[in-house]
Amino acid sequence: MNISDVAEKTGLPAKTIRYYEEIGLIAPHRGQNGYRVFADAHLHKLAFLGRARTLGFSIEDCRTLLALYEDDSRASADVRAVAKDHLERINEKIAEFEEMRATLQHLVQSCAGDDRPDCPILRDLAR
Amino acid sequence: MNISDVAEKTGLPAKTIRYYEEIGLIAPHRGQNGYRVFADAHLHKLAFLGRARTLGFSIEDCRTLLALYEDDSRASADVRAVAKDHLERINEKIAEFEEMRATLQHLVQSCAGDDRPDCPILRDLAR
DNA sequence: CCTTGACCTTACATCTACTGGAACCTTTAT
DNA sequence: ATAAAGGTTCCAGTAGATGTAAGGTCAAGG
Repeated sequence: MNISDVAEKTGLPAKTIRYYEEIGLIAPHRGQNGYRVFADAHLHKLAFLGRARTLGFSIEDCRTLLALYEDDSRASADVRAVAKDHLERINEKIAEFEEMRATLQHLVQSCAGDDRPDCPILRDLAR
Repeated sequence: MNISDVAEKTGLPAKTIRYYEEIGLIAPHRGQNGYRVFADAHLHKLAFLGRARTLGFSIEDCRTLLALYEDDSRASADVRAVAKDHLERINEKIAEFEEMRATLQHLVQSCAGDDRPDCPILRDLAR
């Protein structure tokens, strides 16, 4: 399978697939023309990576998860720990964003949004 | 005022203040020794920037907001538009993160987290 | 006067996770 | 034979800083 087939099947851009090879997440073979040749195993890995990235895992987390995925004698506790840490970071981010949202909503609401210069948003920023 | 005083007063790292100068957000004077010399106006601008960044505005948004802040004949509608756009982006991000959170919470809950290899998290990623 | 340490300067590298583009090679279809 | 469609590598750029190295400056103490 060539890269564009893999791109289509996994939903990942070819560029991203090349990048994942560059950073050592996958290691497709090469044909004698120099083209990458992908087997089903690579396809599965890439789908795995795509899904993990969708869930917001960092590339380093993905690397760890992939290693655990391939290790038949893994402990599910290790996987769970990675996911739990990540979940916590997500929760922190949501909390941050919600604070921003609350403030911004308030400010946007209180601003007349007309052609006059007076603006509660700028007043808040300059406070 | 030297940069470390400003850093302390604004809560911004000195490095960040230099960076903001580099990208043209502020333009402190220089003493004959080459040191940056900050006036109160710079301090206010930096505080403004710090606050705007805390609310998640991009640097480019900050540039726009700062320009509006300094423009006495601004229309509050312009400020409001920037804030509203940003609010919308925040809402989108929260939605994304909440989707991740829901999935991750479910997966973390359903994983035993023991020393056995069986793991619903990996099964989901590999699905 | 000299040294020490704190503070300042610039310049360059690094980080995350790609993405865009140029220059060039290979395959496939006409 | 040629042109389009695919593949390749390599380099640069994105956002928003942050780390580090090499060096200039300043105030205090001996």
